[in-house]
Amino acid sequence: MDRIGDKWSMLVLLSLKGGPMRFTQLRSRIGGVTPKVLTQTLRAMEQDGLLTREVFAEVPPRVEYTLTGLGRSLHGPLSVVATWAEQNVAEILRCREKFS
Amino acid sequence: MDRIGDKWSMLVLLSLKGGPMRFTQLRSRIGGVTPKVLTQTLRAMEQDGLLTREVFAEVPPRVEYTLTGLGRSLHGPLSVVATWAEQNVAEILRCREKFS
DNA sequence: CTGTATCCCGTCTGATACTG
DNA sequence: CAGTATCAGACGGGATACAG
Repeated sequence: MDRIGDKWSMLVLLSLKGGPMRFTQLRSRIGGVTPKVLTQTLRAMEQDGLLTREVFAEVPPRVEYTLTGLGRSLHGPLSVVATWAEQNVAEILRCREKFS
Repeated sequence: MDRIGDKWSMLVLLSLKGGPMRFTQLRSRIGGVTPKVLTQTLRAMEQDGLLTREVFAEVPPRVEYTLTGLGRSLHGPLSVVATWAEQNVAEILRCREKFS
């Protein structure tokens, strides 16, 4: 939770589920994230072994981000939580209205 | 994740699994949390419908916190994530060492 | 006992501009 | 294209003291 509970890590994880992606591709897929923050997020996830960063020495430069086995293995557990959230978000919102 | 990904919510959830608890009881069980922050945490969880706060008009005052059905229903999904974390924490730590 | 009131600091996140 | 540099705001969390 400490590692993927931030604002963007989970969206990166979901975006990369379909296969490797490049920096800009990832950025537009997610939407609303600045390059600085996306870089921070990706580097942290790389350090945790959730994804790999591969640089191709080309012109123009190309960098691909790919989920590791560890990263892919997170999808199962997270989807369990996601399912719970989807099933209960309505009740939670209803509950919060009472306090407004 | 937005709601229970903070520093203390999950510990509250786990602590209350065994049944209702009072403020101070909860505080010493968790350990290291100041009254202000614990109050913030509990109020947020109450608003989300994860627990109820019941005040008893006694001397000395008594307040009990109890998990709702919604709160209890979170244990399953979270334990799935917890299991994943326990099984993979070693590999994650090993990975982080490479970058140090 | 169960909190509230203040003050404070570090971190997260973002806007904007710039670079190899 | 894929970032880095810089500045700044908002927020979570903590220390301490006080109150009903």
